[in-house]
Amino acid sequence: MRFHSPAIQYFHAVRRTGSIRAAARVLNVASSAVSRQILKLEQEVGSPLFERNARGLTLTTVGEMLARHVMNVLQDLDRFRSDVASLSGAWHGTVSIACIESLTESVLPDLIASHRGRARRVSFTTEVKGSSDVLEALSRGEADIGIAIALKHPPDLRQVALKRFRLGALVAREHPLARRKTVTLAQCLAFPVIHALPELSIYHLLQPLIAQLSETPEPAIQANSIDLMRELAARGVGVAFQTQLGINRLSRDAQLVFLPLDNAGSPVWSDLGIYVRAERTLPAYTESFLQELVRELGERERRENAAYPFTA
Amino acid sequence: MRFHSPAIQYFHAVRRTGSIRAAARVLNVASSAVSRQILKLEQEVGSPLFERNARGLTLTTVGEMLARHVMNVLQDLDRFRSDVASLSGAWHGTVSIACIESLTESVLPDLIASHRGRARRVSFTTEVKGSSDVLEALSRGEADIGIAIALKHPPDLRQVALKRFRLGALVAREHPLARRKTVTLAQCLAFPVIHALPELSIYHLLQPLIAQLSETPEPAIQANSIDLMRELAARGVGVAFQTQLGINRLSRDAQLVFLPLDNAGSPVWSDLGIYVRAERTLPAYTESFLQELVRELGERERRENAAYPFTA
DNA sequence: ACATGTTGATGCCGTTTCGGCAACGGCTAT
DNA sequence: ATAGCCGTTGCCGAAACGGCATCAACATGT
Repeated sequence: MRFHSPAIQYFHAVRRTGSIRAAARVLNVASSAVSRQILKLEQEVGSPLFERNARGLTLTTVGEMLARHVMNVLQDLDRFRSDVASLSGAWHGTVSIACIESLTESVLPDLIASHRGRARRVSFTTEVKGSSDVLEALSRGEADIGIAIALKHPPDLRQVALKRFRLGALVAREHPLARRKTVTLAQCLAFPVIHALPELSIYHLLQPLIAQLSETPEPAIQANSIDLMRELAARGVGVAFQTQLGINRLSRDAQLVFLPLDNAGSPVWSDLGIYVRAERTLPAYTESFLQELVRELGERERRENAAYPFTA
Repeated sequence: MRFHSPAIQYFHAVRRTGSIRAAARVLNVASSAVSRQILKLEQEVGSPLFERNARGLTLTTVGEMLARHVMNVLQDLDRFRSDVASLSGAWHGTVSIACIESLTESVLPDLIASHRGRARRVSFTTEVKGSSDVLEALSRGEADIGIAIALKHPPDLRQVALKRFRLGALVAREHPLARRKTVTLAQCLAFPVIHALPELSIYHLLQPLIAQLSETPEPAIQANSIDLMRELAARGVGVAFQTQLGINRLSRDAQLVFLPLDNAGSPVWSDLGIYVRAERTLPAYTESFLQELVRELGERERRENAAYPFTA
């Protein structure tokens, strides 16, 4: 089922690999063939698509425009293929997800497992990245669904849903704060704190608030792994911060205590966005999973905000 | 700039013309070439795309799926082309509009004229149809922008905006009703009425209400042309019904009087929708006109509802 | 019933396009 | 300087494409 001009596919491969010869290797064709197709494309468009650097190729402005078109074409071709396949009852394909770390602990594995239980022929590819990298991967067509902290998203992405979760402090059961119902940031800062590094979005959520308090905090630990921070907190090393999403209630509830965070009398929210390339119609199996994802995250949002209501 | 496989273009032409030989004529190629490309496509998809009738070809289910994909590809190619062109300062292209008759009297000509004043290189194609035909033409990719009475629209269309206009009675200056500020349907039915035929959407708006009143109306005239109905009303033949959109205030206000219609104490609304194919990104010049259209219709909605406020 | 016109499909053949191989010049890093 | 990678180009065989003439199937008009 390859009814698109080879030029399209070659261009796509060159864009991804950043090199004609590398693209040729991926495509199992001679590099000369790829080179010629690119030259032909440039001639037809009437403008160079790549800048030839010594080390490879970089897209020009026109090249980026074509890349957008080619991505639309190839992604829609995927959808068409899946539509035809689902017509004959075969529901199979691969859902590609890019998301931030908070999801890996329970949300995503639960969802994927349950979805695979129902649709065994649907496979998954998941890649954990920072929030901005998630959006970038989505823009580049390297993922179908993206889950990230809701920043300003580029116009070529569509925010399917926006769920807000309450940020909280994570302490060990024996920690002095563990008996409280809620904590303030100031209370936490009186103890050793496990800070997120700037690569994590929690850093950008909390840093402004911490700066406001302008207290000299206890000597703290910094980390860039949600998982590591959680484990450190469980061992009583200090106070970590995250949403409850990252905590598996089954196993770790015994060791860890989650305390919703208050700051200046109001909760600290972490907004989670679900994103999709805007200029695209998803294959049926992807759309189906996406809806389950939105529903599940909505459910968790509801449950957690019910468990820790904000009393004004 | 033809970097898509000929099969795509041939398929598209065959779908539109409904015949291989007709498509070949349009494409300036031999019919055998078209026939072969279609056969090749069917072999690659693994399923027939057309049903061969004696009189031509009809799409199968799979064919319709491919048609959707091909339409997405070709429309996005258009957008890419216009993006590249606008990069070198040249803003040109054709905006294709399908709309119902009410717009032709002043809204559309005003807008097009003013737009052409600013962007001389943008041309327009407009086709007047019934509401459901407008949506159908849009679905088939025969128009870029559709304006129609807001019915239930198919999922492959996106409702860009929804504006409601008050339905009113149109009578000549000398008509006994002409001095009133508003009229009720019952009052109108006491006089000769110019009815819309079922092909016009006004029919479907008013018929249920008229049926409720269940009075035997005066012998009436029926017509399927908004324009004709308006002219008849101007000549005192009877009462016509339409939104004020269809009345050019400059020339005809002298002859015609517009009386907002009340029924059972509430206004009768005519909902106008602006539609676009959902799976599509519009070229810049089309998007620009679309936004002007939405703004202008919103402006008219505001003005008219201010001129004839509903007093509950 | 017959002739006529139209439909899509097919065999044949010249032309165009495509892809593989080898070689070239430009560049970088060692 | 050497080695390694890069993209491009000339040459040539293979594959794809398009045009022409022809065929069978069907609809239409007489």
